[in-house]
Order: sequence, then structure tokens, then C-alpha cells
Amino acid sequence: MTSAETPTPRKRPVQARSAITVDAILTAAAHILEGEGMEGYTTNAIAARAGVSIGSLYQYFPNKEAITAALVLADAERLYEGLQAASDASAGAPFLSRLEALLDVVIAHQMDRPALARMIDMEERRLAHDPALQAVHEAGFALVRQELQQSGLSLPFGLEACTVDVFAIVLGICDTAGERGETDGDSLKARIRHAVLSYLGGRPS
Amino acid sequence: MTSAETPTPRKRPVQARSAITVDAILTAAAHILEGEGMEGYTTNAIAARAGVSIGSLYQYFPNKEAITAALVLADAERLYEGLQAASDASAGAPFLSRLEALLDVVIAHQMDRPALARMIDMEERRLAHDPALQAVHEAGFALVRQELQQSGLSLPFGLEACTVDVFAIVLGICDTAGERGETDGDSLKARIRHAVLSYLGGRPS
DNA sequence: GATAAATATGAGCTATTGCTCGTATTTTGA
DNA sequence: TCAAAATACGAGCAATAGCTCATATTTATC
Repeated sequence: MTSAETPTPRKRPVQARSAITVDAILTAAAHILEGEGMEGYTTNAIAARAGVSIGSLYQYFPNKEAITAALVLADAERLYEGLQAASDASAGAPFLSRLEALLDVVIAHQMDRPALARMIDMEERRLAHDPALQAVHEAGFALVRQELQQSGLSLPFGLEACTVDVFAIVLGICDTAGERGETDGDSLKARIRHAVLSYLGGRPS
Repeated sequence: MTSAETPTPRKRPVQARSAITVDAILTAAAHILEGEGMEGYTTNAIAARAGVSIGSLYQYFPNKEAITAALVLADAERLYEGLQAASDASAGAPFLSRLEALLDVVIAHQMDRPALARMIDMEERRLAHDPALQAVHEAGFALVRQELQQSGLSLPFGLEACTVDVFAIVLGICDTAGERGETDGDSLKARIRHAVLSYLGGRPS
């Protein structure tokens, strides 16, 4: 994984084994969050599950919050990179195709590990003021903004408002689906596509 | 406030003064949540702010979670009652008017105390499995479901899916607006109305 | 092989905080 | 008026969990 997953590390891991340790910690944290929620999410439990001593954990993370922040940031980055890749891959294609490509990424991201996605989503709200996280969010915004600009559609509101709302609609429907335990990705995609397209004024379905 | 705000009370308040105590506790809890977030949200702080001893607090709430649950439930009930009232008041009116009446309630609820709304929203996700809360949610669903049924619109998806999505769209845009600190209720309403109407296939703005 | 730097360890400290319980005060009802 | 019930009080217990630090081990460097 990239170095961005370890923000504010107390010590920069330089040897290979320490990188493995950091990775094990983040993986363990994710598994606990996914399987037990916030109740079991303690630094001691994370260290134990990672097969690492609590001392080692605090050698690379200044506090518990930093672990969560790293987890959330890595997740946001993965999503953004997926969107970027989809955007690049569908360059030149008509807007509808490009939108579908982006939705596929978002939905795959949601459907992959729904329980984890839900927990990370909740933590993401709590850590919304983290500058590194905000930067990734802004990058995602920029991507969608550009997509809308190039779509040639006559937008119902200002570019910024439409960008914000498209995000809100997509994430809103996705999160709700996650909370309700929906598993049908195709249905989800069809509904989100319809919601976004009709909002933008493009011919839906 | 109604008795529904005190679920699972350790002791049912029967005298007037104890009702005041319970009310003071809930009010204090809301104020702390609104002003300091989860960091300052401790039972001792709540009791202190309420001008009540910690012992009194635990005479009416079995644990801290019950206070939060009562807060969230009261909020959800207030919203639902507002929707119900708006629905009743606009009986017989065309769908667009009725939708606007409902949106006014939602937006007023969001704009009234945005910081508190945001915190309650977060806790609401965490407590999503609370039966009493689920019941209120279901009541809200039923209201919107009926509204859609009576609209005469030919829905783009099944009634249930449309109900869920309308909720998700409205709350998604609202929450995002709250997080971004938006203060223009009119703009918000226009966008949400557009999003919902276009999703449903009714002629937007 | 020797020295230093990096990494790993985990017992236990510290601080917080949810919560209890014995007691005091107020209200009710007869 | 007085006993019983309801309410209020708050010092302090108990448990948890974040985190430190002195020490041990491994790796890199020369």
C-alpha cells in the first residue's frame, strides 16, 4: 500500500519488517471494525489481532485516532484512484458510458465489504476535518466536476451545486442500501443511474 | 415533551419535579452534543449541565446509551410528527404542493440547529437497530409510501425502492448540506425538490 | 565481529468515566 | 402530623482502555 496510509507516523518505517508491521496493524484494525464494530475496536485488540505488541503499534501511530484516520484515508484514496482509472479508461466515450463506469467503481467499492464500508463511512464523517482526507475528497469533487463540465449537459443548477448534489445522491442511496443490507448491485446501479441522470436532465433509463 | 422521550427509564417519573429533571437531562445532553460533540458528552457533564446530581440521572436512565437513544428518538418523532401534520394539512392538494410541504418540514428540521442535527444523525446510524427508533422510521416510510401511491405518478421502480430512494436522496442532500455548512434553505429546497421530482418522473421545476 | 540504529516487547501506569449505593430531603396521602 | 414513597444527592468504586518506557532483539553498516 502507499505511504499515504500512515499519516503522522511517530516513526517512519524504513526497514521491510516495519512496513509489514504497519500493514498488519491496519489490516487488523479493518477486520475488527468490520467484524465487531466500535465496541471491540481498541488499540490492545488491534495489536493482538495484528500479532504485534502494543508497543510496536504506538511506535508508528501517535494515537488510536491516527489508525482510524489512516484506515479512512486509505479507503478514500482507493475509491478515488478507482474513479480516476475509470475516468481515464472511458476517455472520449459518451457521457452515459462514463457515468456508468464511475458508478461501477462506487458500487463495487460499496458491495465489496459492506460492513466495513459502513463503519468507515461513519468514521469518515467524524474525521471530516482531517486535511489529508479533505484533500482526497476535493480531488474526487474535482473529478466529478470536470466530468459534468465536459458532459455538455445544461445543468439544472450551478456547477458546484450539481457536483455536491450528485455526490450526495450517489452516496446517500449507496449508504442507505448498505444499511438495509441490499445485495443486488444491478438494481442499485440502475436506481442511482436513474437518480443522477434525471437530476442532471439527461434522458434517464 | 411526550413520554416517548424516556425509553427504558429505570424509574417512571410520577411527580412533576422528576419530569422536570428528566427534561433537564435531555436538554443538557442535546446542548453538550451540539456544542462540544462526543468528546464532552459524558454522563457527569450532562448531569452537571442539567443542574442535577449524577445519581438522579441514573435514576431515570439505566445507562448513558439510553440518554442518547431518548434524544435520537425524540428528534425522529418530532420530524415524523411534523411530516404527518404537513401531510394532513395539505390533504387534497396536488402532489407538488404536498411534496413541498413535506420538504419544508425536513429542511426546517435540518436548518433549525444544524450542529445538533448532524450529531444526532451520526448517533442515529449507530442506534439504527433500536426497535423504538425503527418503528418511527417505518412510520415515516409508510407516510412517504402512501404519498407516492396517491401521487398518480408512474414510478420508475417498485414502490418500496422508490420510497427508500426518495428518503436516501432527501437525507443525503440534507446531510451533505449540513456538513458543508450551507445556510440557504431556499436553494437547498429547490435542489431537493428537483432531485426528487426528476427521480419520480414528475416534471421538475 | 562489533557498533549503532531500527524495531519489537509487554507489564503496568494513569486517567477517564460509567455507574453504585448509602444517605438526605421533599412530597404525598391519610 | 406523620409515615411511607418518591426524589435528590455526590463521594467514590470498578473497570476499561489509551498509552509509556525500560529492556530485549534484529538488522544494517563498516
